[in-house]
Amino acid sequence: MNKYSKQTRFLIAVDCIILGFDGAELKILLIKRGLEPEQGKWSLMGGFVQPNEGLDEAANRVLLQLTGLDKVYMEQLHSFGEPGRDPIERTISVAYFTLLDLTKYKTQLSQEFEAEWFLLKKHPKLIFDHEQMVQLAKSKLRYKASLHPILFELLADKFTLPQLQSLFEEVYETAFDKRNFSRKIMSTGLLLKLNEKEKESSKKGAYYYKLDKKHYKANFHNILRFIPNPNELL
Amino acid sequence: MNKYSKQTRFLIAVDCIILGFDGAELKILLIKRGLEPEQGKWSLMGGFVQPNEGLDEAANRVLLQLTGLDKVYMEQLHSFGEPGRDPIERTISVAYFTLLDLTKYKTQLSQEFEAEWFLLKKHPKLIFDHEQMVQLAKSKLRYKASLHPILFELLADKFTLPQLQSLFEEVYETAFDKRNFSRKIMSTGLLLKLNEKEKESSKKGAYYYKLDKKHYKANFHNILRFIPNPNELL
DNA sequence: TAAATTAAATGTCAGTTTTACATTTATTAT
DNA sequence: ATAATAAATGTAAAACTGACATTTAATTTA
Repeated sequence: MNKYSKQTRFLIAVDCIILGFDGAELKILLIKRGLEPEQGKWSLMGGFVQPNEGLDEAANRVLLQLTGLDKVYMEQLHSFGEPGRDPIERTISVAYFTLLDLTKYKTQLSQEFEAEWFLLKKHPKLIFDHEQMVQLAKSKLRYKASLHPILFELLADKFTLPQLQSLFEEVYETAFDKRNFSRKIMSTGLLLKLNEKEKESSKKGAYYYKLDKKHYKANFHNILRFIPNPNELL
Repeated sequence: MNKYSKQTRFLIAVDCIILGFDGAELKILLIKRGLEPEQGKWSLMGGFVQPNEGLDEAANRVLLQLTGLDKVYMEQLHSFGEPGRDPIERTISVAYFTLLDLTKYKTQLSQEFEAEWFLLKKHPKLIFDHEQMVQLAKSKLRYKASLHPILFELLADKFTLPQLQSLFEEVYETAFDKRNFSRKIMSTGLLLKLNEKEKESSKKGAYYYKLDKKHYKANFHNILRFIPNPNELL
């Protein structure tokens, strides 16, 4: 069959907003850009989509290249295509975001890229429209986490309630009452208490919990209404 | 500066999921595809992104071409890029969705395209992955409408509570108790009662309301929790 | 012009959820 | 044994939700 011969073709990139939680703070993985323009400036990890490679596939490849990690939580965020966004040549970029548990993966980052974890709240200026992508990722994370249990992707398989609460507090940049937090989170039926305590951070120790996979789906919607006013926080 | 010379370039399209409400039913605007492959089959309205044209801009152009309408509610939905999705040549498509008030715009559809409004619930089979796009648009509409007052984009400037309720019922494919519906919707503070009635559809007549622009922003979050269990419905 | 008809508007009560707030408990260190 | 630390837990008032039936405004018909 004939091609759509009269149309212009464009470069397509994927850019990954890689977020991680180390038990205390939300972090973002950035790389020092290796090519001009803006060489040496900080940037999201990205790459061009290859022939015969889907978008999700490209994003996963890029993430694997940088972190060595496969099968982590990743979802498409938004596509950015303003004509001037990359000064070299017009490129449409599909942004993805990824959630990682930083305590588990003491990931040895690829040396090929100069990558570094930064506090999400206080990261260096980014090239092109990457800052916009990060802001959108933050919004979407809050938005989605108010309705779905995605924040568990940022935690180890077992975690304590204080850890979970810290994570929520980091994401929403606010503080919750721990009595109410615990009651609400337990009322979702998503968590299973383990007979084991985490004793590093306190004398008494806090019980570990894990996601109850059996109830995971049935109670998925229960996390709804978790955050009192998600939109006030955006 | 040099181009990223070794990379492959791709066609980029936008496809629009155009939804409208006529006061009773949710509809979708489809066109009969004019070129091979799949000529004569039903399809979303789309078009290729042009040089020096942003993605949003392209989507607006495509909508304007088909409907003559400008400045309507439109938001980017998702990008689709599976290698085989268009059999002629690999094309990445950025899907957008649009909400229209069909009572206001007795839009004269462009004759250049054979376009027709179908019931969203019962539309013909679509080409390529367009069905997937429509399904995603339906999900997102429900999802978003449970948190944000976007459904007003589907109504005229003034509307009655029964009309508003019908719209919600169409979108969520469910029935609401009108006493509770009215109480909840009024509690958002978003609506302003007008001193005027709609008398077509009943003897008593129903008061018109409009969005209270002053309170629109302040009470934006109040619509939150509007739909009891948005996720059960997805 | 009174009565019937139609759909809109409105109220209540019980059950549940939310919020605000302080004490007790388990463990380790002194 | 006592002190120190952070985890775990309870309660009561207020707000919200869900289920449910009656009243009201206007038109049509007898």
